[in-house]
Amino acid sequence: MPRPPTNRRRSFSAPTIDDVAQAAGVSTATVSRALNSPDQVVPETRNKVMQTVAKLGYAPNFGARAMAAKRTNTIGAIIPTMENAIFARGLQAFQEELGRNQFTLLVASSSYQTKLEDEQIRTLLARGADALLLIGFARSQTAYQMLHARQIPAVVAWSYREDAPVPSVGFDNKSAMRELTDAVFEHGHRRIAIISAPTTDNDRAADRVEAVLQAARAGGLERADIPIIETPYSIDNGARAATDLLHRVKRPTAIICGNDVLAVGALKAAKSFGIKVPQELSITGFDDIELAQIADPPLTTVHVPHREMGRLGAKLLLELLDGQGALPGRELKTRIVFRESLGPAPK
Amino acid sequence: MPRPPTNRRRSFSAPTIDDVAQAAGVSTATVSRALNSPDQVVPETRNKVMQTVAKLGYAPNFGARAMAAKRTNTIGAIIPTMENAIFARGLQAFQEELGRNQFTLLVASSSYQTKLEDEQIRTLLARGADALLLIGFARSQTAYQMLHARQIPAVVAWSYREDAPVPSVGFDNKSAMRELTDAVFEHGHRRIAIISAPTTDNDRAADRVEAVLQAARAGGLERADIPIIETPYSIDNGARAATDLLHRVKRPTAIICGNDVLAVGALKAAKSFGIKVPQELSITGFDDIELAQIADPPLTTVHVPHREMGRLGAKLLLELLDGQGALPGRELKTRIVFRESLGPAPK
DNA sequence: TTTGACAGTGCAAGCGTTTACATTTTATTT
DNA sequence: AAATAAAATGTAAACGCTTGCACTGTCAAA
Repeated sequence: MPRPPTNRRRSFSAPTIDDVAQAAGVSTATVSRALNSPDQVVPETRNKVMQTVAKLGYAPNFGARAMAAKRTNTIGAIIPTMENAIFARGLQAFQEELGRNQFTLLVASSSYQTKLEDEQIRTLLARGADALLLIGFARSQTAYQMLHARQIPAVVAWSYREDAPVPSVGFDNKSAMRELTDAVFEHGHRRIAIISAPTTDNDRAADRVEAVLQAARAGGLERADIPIIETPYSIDNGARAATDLLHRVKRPTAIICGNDVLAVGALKAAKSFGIKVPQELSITGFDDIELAQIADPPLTTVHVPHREMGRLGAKLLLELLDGQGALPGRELKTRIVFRESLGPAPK
Repeated sequence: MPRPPTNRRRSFSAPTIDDVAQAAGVSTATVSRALNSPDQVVPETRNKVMQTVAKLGYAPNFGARAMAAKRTNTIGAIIPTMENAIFARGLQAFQEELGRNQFTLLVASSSYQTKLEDEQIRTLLARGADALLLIGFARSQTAYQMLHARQIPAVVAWSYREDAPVPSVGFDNKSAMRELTDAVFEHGHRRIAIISAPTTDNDRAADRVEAVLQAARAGGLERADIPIIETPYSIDNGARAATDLLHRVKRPTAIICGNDVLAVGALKAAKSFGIKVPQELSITGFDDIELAQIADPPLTTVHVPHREMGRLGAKLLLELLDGQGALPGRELKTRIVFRESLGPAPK
């Protein structure tokens, strides 16, 4: 029992370019052109096509388009986790800038695992990402090779280095943290401790810890004098780490935290032991997220322009895709925000 | 100058299934099977293929696969915004559950705009999403029609209704807020005000406001007695709205906020005017995000199990894809968390 | 009128997979 | 050893789109 081969009603599937072409009485090529390069098509035809498109609710199948055109106007981003407000914020700005340029964002998260990131890169490329946004420089050799071999434009955000394998947009975590530590020293603190996010596969965290140690050495302290606790990003972990530190025999007078979330946890712990901040203990953060202002007392921290970074990352990537050769990237300025959590060292 | 047509080196593009087949000395069909249904292939061959795949760093082109197989193991989610911690959190859990089942997540954000959401739905479907996670019930007729016409499984999260057009996993915003409002009344408050997120296209926000008004009526108040300010989600907006309310002639003794972020803003405003919370003013939130515990004083709020919701949403969707007919969805329980921001009404 | 030049449109190849169906190989039974 | 069944593999046709090339018609210049 033969059926007409064309125009068969594939029940329940999206309308195709054929459906549109047929309904509009033109060829698929014309439909495609009306959509992708409107000025190659005479207005009358174009309108007819557009109306049909609207009527049928047609949207080009992405996979098919990617295969035929070899580009997707899609940019992939791999962030460690969505739950960290700083990434969420930067990514939102990133996405907005892409949107303004008719690009779409594809997000994956790596949970701070190098191995997972390799896989995500492959996945995003297989999905047709034209370019990639990555966080920080710490990643496998394979990853860099892959990007290089396939000539995929990539930009690193949240870290900046002049001599980097890929252009970067970010700030110098080291100098920012050194400056903050100097300020802590100027307040007379000599017993300091560090609470940091895990530093493996996280160059931002590592740089910050390193900077504190360097500044401390300049201030005459030994590396061994400074307790360091590494713990994953969360208020409770910050509180636990601080609890540990505050029960040691030589209690620190200042705790320098790798980010605001850990710092807020430390604040919470101090409060629970009745230790007054900043009179008896100073605490600093990093990032300047909203939490930092709300904390009691408000946090002294390093302000990072996350939104700006996302926006610039997008711009840089789009420029790279436009073939504008080797752009160096862009360094952003951070600044210390002094609030009440940092005070003079107690006698 | 003729070149061999096969095995030509398309410079800089990802390895294809042909490359793998050739290198492994088998047909593309075998490679495909080794990857997708390993037990249809004899172990020896399978290993050979797998090794080649690893060596070449091959990942199947997603678009091509979607086109040929008509399913993608991809689920799309459209959330209002990533910047809202509650969605970020729920989505993370959603993603984790999908990952456990070899599914991938595709995220889009609608910025609370119905029109944009329609477009995003089309985009996600064009990109091959097998099913969709949506937030709340408020959306265009078109959207529902589209889902229905194409038989796309969808689940609504963050709201629950028995008689919904699609299964939902969430909680009853109205009864939760009514309960909270009752508690406020029991503390003796009679001059209350509302700060809410914009209620257009946001049934959660609308339900919460409605619930306050209902509870207030039950307590003998007129609708007109209760000032309502709608303002977008941000601490500063919450502060501004509270500032406005606190300068009115009949200053409220309790401000009920649609979410924790607005409530924290209100808290901030009160503090800046030297108004003591809860002695002179009570403030409540909704969601119970971390901010609520950190706030000073800590917020009385409604605890919502965001992670649980994300996880269940994923489960429900996967069940639907498995063809398990009309599942009703799942209602989650919320509970009020009493903290210090709610106190007895001042004389 | 003829001739180009050119704008608008159509034809059909190819993008990288999956999967019926066909074919070959292997194992089992006689 | 032959016959048969079952398992493994190969062949080739879709899937829905873009785009080089070919074609048709229009208009201006010769």
